[in-house]
Amino acid sequence: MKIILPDGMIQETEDELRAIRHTASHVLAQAVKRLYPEAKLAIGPAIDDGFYYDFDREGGFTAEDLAKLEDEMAKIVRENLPIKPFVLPRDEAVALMQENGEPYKAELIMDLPEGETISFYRQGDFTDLCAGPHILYTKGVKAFKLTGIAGAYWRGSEKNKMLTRIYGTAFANKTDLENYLTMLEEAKKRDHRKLGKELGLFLFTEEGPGFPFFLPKGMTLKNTLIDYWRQIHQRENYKEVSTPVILSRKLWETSGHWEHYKENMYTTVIDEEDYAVKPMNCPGGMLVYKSQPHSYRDLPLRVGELGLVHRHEKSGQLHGLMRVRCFTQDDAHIFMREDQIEEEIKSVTRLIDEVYKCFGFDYFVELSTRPENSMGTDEEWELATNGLKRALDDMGMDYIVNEGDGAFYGPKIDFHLRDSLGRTWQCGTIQLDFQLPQRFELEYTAEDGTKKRPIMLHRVCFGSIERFIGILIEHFAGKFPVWLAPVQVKVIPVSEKSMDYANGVYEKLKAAGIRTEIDHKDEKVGYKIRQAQLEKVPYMLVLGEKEAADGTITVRSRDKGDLGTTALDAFLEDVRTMTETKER
RNA sequence: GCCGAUAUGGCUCAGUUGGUAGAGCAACGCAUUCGUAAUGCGUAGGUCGUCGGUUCGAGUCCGACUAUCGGCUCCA
Repeated sequence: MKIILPDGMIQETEDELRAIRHTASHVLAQAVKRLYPEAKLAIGPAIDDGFYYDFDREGGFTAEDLAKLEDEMAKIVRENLPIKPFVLPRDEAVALMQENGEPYKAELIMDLPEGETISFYRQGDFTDLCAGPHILYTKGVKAFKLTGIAGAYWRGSEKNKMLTRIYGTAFANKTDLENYLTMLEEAKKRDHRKLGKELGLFLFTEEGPGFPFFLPKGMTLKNTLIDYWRQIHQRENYKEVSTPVILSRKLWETSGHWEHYKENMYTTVIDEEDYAVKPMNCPGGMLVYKSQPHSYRDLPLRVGELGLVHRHEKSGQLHGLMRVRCFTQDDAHIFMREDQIEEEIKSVTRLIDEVYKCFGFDYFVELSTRPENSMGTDEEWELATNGLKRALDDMGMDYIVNEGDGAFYGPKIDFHLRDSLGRTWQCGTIQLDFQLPQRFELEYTAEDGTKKRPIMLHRVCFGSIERFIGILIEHFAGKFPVWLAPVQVKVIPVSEKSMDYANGVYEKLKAAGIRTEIDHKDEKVGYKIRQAQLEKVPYMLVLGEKEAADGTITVRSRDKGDLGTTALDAFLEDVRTMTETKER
């Protein structure tokens, strides 16, 4: 398909989707201006799965408005307007937008450097400030749909006015659009909040917004993850500690949280002294380190903690298990010498990679550098940032650099995972911290007998166990691999006649450490199998008179159906192997 | 927190223009003893998120609040 650049050049491109969507956003804006001329235009880019356009209009838009707008857009597409770019000097561009009654556009142009020429695209009665590119005719917007309305701050700042954003999507043809909409429907079925309820994993109540309840099956999942976590951390020579959930205000003043993080902390008064519920585990970890002297020989010292933290997240940002007000961080603080930074970062990165690979996750990595208003010296930042960078480069990792997005106390590497709808969530993170060792005056005795300050890094693999479970549920669509499944095997007696035999098998499975349930209900086999399938139990053992007579079992797999009859011991061995190898 | 939407038995949903709530599944009981995704019949269960208002009368209209959903902003 052909696209047209701001200078009027026409190019052939394979990757026309962005241009189609960008044009679709202009078609939307044109439709809005035709139906609701009083609406002011803000911005309207193409995004990963479609496009949006922000408008300022009293009262916003309703669902009915969207239907009307779709009709008007279809009309504009049928009119097949040619799309023409043109450029103006900056001042004339501002004048044009003011004349058109578009204050937001004028503001955007005024922020561009003086002397620059400004490009516009025109289609019929509609002109928009735009850097392009676009397709050549509105008819190219063959398959589109408006998908939603949302509020969005002008220029993304909550200090500014909230505008109304209309989301839509567009594709090169109707089939692609339909496939996309079907995919969205499918993704909704994997939503961890829906599956969490259906599978009896966790619960939210009005009495505790953002505070998850783990039900027995969810707890099994959580404990299984924790067992795995302990196993690999012991192997990597981590020590585990546990620090209190409530600690004195004095500690939070030392750490800086009382000053910088207070609005997110839950506080309380004990014996007329201020206390806070910990939003992070680090200060407690500092006290552990300080509780005894350290030698350079002890470093690197890796101290892990499955710490339950509470943060007062604002009501509008809670999201199932992904964003909660109380969660368990699989935290660790590593104290080390300067010359150990790189190797430690590598080993943590390898560990996180191992964990994500174990579940079959794709992830992407972000390196965030020094923000404004940060603490520490240039030398410290350079040392730390280079350490992170070199570690990633040495390992051949792909990553994007997020300039100025580090924490105020140090640069960081973040690991992001995707949910079923492609939204990304930060999970693992490695953060270097210069502040806390200074604030808490940490030290170790060096080889020459002098006292030195250790470098510290914070790191998490899962990030938050709650969030990680949310991602896991969506990733597997609730069909957990055997080693993770809350119930690994469901025993299904064919009738009451085989109940004794089935009970015997059930007891043997339990004794072998396999998570098992037995369905005693007075129902037919088909019914019980349906239930077990809906519960997504990996294996069902159908036991009737035949099996009782031969002392065998008949196995049905959740994914592969009837696997035939075999010996119980062989099956036990298979399950044990699958659990050990964490087979997916 | 901000913009918009939603809120009916354990779950999923019906409920026309306001006249004191329906279904399926689940639960329970009875019958059935059954071979790979739902056996039949019956019983019980809600005052319609909360509070307030309009009205002779509200699940149905209005307001506030709470929670949830989609975004924004922020974050593990």
